[in-house]
Amino acid sequence: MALDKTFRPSEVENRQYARWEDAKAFAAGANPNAKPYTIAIPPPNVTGSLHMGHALNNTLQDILIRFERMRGRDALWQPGTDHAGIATQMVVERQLAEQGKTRHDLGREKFIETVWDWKAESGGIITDQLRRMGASADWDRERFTMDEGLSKAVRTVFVKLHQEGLIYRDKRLVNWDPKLHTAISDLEVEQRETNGFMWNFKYPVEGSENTYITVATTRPETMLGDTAVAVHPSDERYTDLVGKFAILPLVGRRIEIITDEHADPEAGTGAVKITPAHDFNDFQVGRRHDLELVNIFDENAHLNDNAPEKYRGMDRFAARKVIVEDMSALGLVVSVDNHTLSVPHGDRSGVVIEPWLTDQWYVNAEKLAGPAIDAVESGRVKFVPKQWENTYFEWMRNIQPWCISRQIWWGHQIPAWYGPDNEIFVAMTEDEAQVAADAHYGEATELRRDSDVLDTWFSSALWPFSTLGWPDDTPEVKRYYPTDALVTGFDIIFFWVARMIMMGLHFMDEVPFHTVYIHALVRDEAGQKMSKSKGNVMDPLELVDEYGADALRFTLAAMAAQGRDIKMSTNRVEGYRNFATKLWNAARFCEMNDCVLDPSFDPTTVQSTVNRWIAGEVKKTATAVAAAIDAYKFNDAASALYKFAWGMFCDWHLEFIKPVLMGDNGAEKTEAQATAAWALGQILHLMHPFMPFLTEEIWERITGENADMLITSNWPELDGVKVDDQVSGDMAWTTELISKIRTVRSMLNVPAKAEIPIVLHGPSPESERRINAYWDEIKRLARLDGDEPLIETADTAPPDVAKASINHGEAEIFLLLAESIDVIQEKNRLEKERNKVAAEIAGIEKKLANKAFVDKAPDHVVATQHERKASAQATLNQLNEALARLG
RNA sequence: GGGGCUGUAGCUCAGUGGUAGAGCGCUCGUUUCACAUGCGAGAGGUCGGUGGUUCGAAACCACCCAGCCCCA
Repeated sequence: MALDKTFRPSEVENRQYARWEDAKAFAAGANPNAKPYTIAIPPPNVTGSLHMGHALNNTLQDILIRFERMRGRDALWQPGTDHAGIATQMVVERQLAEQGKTRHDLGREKFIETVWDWKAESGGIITDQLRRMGASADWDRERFTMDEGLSKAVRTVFVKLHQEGLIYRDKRLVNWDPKLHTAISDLEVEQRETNGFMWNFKYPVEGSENTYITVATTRPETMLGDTAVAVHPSDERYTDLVGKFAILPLVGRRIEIITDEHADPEAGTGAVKITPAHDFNDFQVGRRHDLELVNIFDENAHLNDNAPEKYRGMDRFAARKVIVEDMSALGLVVSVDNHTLSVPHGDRSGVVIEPWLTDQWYVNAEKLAGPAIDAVESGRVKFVPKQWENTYFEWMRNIQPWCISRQIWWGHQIPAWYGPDNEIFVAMTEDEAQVAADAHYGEATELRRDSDVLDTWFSSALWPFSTLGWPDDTPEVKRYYPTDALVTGFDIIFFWVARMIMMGLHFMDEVPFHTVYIHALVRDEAGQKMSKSKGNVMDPLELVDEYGADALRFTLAAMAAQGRDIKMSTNRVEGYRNFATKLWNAARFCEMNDCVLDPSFDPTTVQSTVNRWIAGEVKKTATAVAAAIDAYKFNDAASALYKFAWGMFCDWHLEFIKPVLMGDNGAEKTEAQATAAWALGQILHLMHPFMPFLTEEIWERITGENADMLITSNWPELDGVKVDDQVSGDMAWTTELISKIRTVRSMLNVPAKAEIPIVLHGPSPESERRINAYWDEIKRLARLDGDEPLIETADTAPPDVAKASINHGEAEIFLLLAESIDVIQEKNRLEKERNKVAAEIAGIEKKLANKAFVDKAPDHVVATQHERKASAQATLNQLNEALARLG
């Protein structure tokens, strides 16, 4: 079956993926004696669709998994999705809204059914998209955070942490989303820089005519909830007012003027209004001074009955306008200044978040953080690159209580029940709670279940063990926990990585993974974060359609240098698509020349230098690629592969063996064919984690449909292959000579097809051996003339005007041109060369003249400089002679 | 305000103390029997600036300039 001229990914990808799946090639556990290698996928949202970040994240995981699978590990890539509580609920509510309905029209039970229906129909699109990227995850083990098993894990963890006092209920200010009507965690709040105003209001002081205290605020509407004015204890301007009361305008409430460190004497007037029920800082002040908490908002952030009648029912922003007008009418507005401030927004809803006083469930994160900090400090969990450990420590050492309850319906409903007196019963099941309650009250008592659900990240935190079947005592938990690597972006170190480490340590007594590889963020060509609103998103699947999944994967790997963001550009993808084509054509060339893979081929027994050379280079590349992947340096691995496959195998090895393949020396030809086939096979192995589709396709074509697939074959073991110095030296000498001749031809405008004779002047015996040994190859690739190389003698000395001079080591090589060379061009070329070499010599001489260098630098460094100088000097002499000949 | 990252060829980026690199783009040549998604060649860099450490700095340290990110 002859190969087409170009590789067509679209015709290959689906077919090869189906072969892998049919063969259960992704399934873990095939070899019970193999050491496991496990990666738990960062579960994408069930509502999600593949973006560049996913493409990068999963490409890197797949490279690791395919590599370790080939190295003989029992590879488990545990896939799945999370239920994305708020996001998913919003999607389904939007669909209901199109029919003019709300979730309340359906009721909780029916709504949740609708969500499941939605999931069955549209959820998990992303897992199909991951398949298109070539992801070799063990799909038969796919999990969803709302699965029965994972839900059981969630309940178990909740109940246990509650028993241990690490989950508790508290009334605190939370980040309230007035649109979604739920609390959200600190991490789900985005601070957005906003242009606003700073209003200065004056509050009259009780009992003294015409005495006011001026406070500044960016949120005038909250004044209705003020219960104090604070000044700094050391602020002498206010000493006489401290302890007195201000009369809150518009409301009439007496509020005390107190001292508190929170008031900043440098800011504004130094006096600050205190609204303990609507500001996180003020809440703390309120606690210190036992201030009244006046909640003025309802769940929509509309003013409630605690506000004066006039303002009740108003939206917070409408109220702001009216209050400023009213204060102004009273003559109490001192000034209004432009002011930029950070305003908290909900990351899902986009509306301004309101600090609001509610009862919520909290995790004592500080307690869990201790061992998790220790795990990273002690190196049991390593971040790559290491600098991210600082980010982790920074957050973990300042960790706040984690608000885990959400006032939505889609998610794990909190396993807590309330008695008539609000006594709390936390249990795995309603029955257990009932038993506990009945015992508590001494009689059958009706309970009501907490209607809240848990933060999605609460279930994601259990992912590395809940997906393996915990809390049941499954063989998978024993075998695959702890997992090996976690691959993710820095943006969820707090959300997810830290919480997995905390939960893993607490419930499994072991870290969930030994390495956290933090990869780059993918940006657009201009370095901007991709976002729908900017319209600069690149759809990875469009790139797959256009260039193939392999090209996209290779691009992402090649650009995944540690510690740097990826600026994605289609140029690069196109370049690596060309690389895929190049490999394809190399395979095509091998096929056309009957280079048939021989399973018994032994690379250590090949005779010819060219073949010994390529075997050694294969070994070097295999070692370099494995070392790079082991160090998570995907770009180094990609670049080693690229350079070897294109720059050595295609550019030189295949070119060198062409005369042999086309000749009729049976033994030489057979060896060349077998070596080329073997080297190609090795390249396919080394390349497979990066370009799985292309390599598997070629492999199938050269080994036959029934042979073992590449995906499950072994990573090259090349211990016996030696890298021979003489072989390397010969090849370097030869390839450099060819390049030099090509350069001179090009610069002197020698027609590409013209075959030119050369003469060697003054070669050493070594150079003479080399030119003879590789004459056929050199002649072909440099387009030279003559059955054998000529060594200059008195008879063969060419006239000066007809030869271009090439320095190659100790030898000078003359390129003989038909009549006369372009003397001007040749002089220019030689002079340029001479200047370069002269500058190099000057630099080296300066170094060697420096006594400190000669005394203190290591001997081998000094010796190298002497060698460099000698060789450069010889070249310079040759150049000078050549120039002198030209007059 | 605290912390972090980045600055190397026109562009995108490698490069952890000893001869500045790649891909793309550009220029020139080239449709020869694997590949024009190719082949060959070339031009292009005072490695952001200043100072320091060192025999030696693109690399290490300090400060400055410019850009980006996270946290408060």
